[in-house]
Amino acid sequence: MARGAYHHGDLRRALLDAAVEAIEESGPAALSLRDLARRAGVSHAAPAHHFGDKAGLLTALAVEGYDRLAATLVAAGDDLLEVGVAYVRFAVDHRAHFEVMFRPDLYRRDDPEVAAARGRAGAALRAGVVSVRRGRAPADPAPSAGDELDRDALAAWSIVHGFATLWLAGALPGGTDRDPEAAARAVIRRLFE
Amino acid sequence: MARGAYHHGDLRRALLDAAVEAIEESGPAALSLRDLARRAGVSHAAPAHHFGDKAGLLTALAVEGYDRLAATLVAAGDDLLEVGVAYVRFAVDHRAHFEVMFRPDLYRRDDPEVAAARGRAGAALRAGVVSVRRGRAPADPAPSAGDELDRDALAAWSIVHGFATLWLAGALPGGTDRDPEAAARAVIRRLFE
DNA sequence: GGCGACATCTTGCCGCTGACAAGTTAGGCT
DNA sequence: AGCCTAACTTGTCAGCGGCAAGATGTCGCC
Repeated sequence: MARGAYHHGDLRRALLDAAVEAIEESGPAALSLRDLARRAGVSHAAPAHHFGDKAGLLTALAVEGYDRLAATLVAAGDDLLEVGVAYVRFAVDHRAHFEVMFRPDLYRRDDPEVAAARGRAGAALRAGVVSVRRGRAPADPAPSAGDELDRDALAAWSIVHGFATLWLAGALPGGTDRDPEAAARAVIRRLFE
Repeated sequence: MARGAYHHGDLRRALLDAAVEAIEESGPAALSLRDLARRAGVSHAAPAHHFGDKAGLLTALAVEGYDRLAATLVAAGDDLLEVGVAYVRFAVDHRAHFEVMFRPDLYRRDDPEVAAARGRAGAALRAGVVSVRRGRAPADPAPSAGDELDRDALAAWSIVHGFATLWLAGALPGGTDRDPEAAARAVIRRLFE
C-alpha cells in the first residue's frame, strides 16, 4: 500500500471525505482543518502531515474532482447533449468538488497534479463537443490545435457551466430546483435547434 | 447627509471600497475585517458598527453589485447580444462584486435589500432577453409570469454567466484572456445563428 | 450656550483557526 | 534486536471574528 493505513487506517481519505461533507454543509469558506481533524478523530495537526496546509488539502480535492469529472464525461459518450447533462449532474451530485475546482483562490492552481487532471477533464470535454456540429457547417477552416477551444466548444462549455453554477448558487427560480437535469437538457438543446 | 462623515468621513464607503480592493487582490476567502479596518485607518472593531459582522459587509457589497449590474444591463439596451456582452464586461470589470454576488455562503441571501436588488437585476436581464426570439417562433404559448424564466432566457443567462465565471476562474485557455469581450460576443452569437 | 442623547469609534477580551516546532508512537527493514 | 522513518501528538504563536464596555465627537433642543 502506497500511503495511509498506519495508525488511523487511511487518514488521508478520511480527511478528504470529511472535507466533502463539511463543504456540502456550509460551503468551502467555512472549512476548518481542525474541524476535519475532529471529524476524523485525530489531533489538530494531523492534517498538516498529509497535505501540508489548507491549500494543499483543497488542491488534492480539486485533483480528485477533475479526475472524477473526466471519468463522468467519458462515460457519457460523445453526444453533446448527454455530455452536457453529465457535466451538470456532476456539479449537482458532487457540489463540494465542483465548487472547489472553480475557486482558484482556494488552492494551488499551478500544481502539476492539478494541471494534469484538468487537462484530462478538458480532453473529455472537447471529445464530447465534437458532435455539436452535427447538421452544421464545420467550424473554422483551421481545426483547433492542442488545448485550444473553438467557438462551439466554448459556447457549449459556457452554457453547461453557467447553468450548473447558477443552480448551485441557488439563483435559478422555482421549478428548476426540483429537476435540474430536465431543465439543463432543455437549455442545452437550445444550442442546436 | 444620511450617514457617515462623522469622524472618518465616510467609513462605510471606505470599507466597501477597501473590500473591493482586497478581494481583487486575493479573493473573497482571504478577506479580513481587520485588514479592511487597517486600510481605512480605523480600529479593528469599527467595521462591526456599520455592518454588524462580516456577512453584513458582504451583503452590502452584494446589494451594491446587483444594483450596478442592473444599471449596466439597462444601459446596454434591449439587444440580447449587447446585454450579454455587458453582463460579461460587468463580471470582468467588477469581479469583486460579481464573485460575492454568486457566492451565497458568504452573505445573507435572504436579506430583503439583496432580494430587491436581485429582483431589479433579474428584470433588466429578462428585458434584454426579449430580443432573443428574433427570427424564431415565439416561446411558450403561456408567456412567463412574474420572476419565471423561460427556456430562452435561461439559456442566455447560462451562457453569459458560464463564460464570465470561467473567465474569472482563469479556466479559459490562451487567447481568450486578452480580449474576453470579443470571445464573449462570438460565443453569445452562437445562440441565434 | 450649554446639556443631553445618540451615532461613531476605541480598547480590551475570548475562543477559534492555521501554521510551525518539537516530541512520541508504531510499523517495516535488515 | 535495533534502527529508521512515516504517522501522529502536544504545545505554542499570531491573526481573526465577535462581543462588551468605555471614550469621543456631533447634533437637536431649550
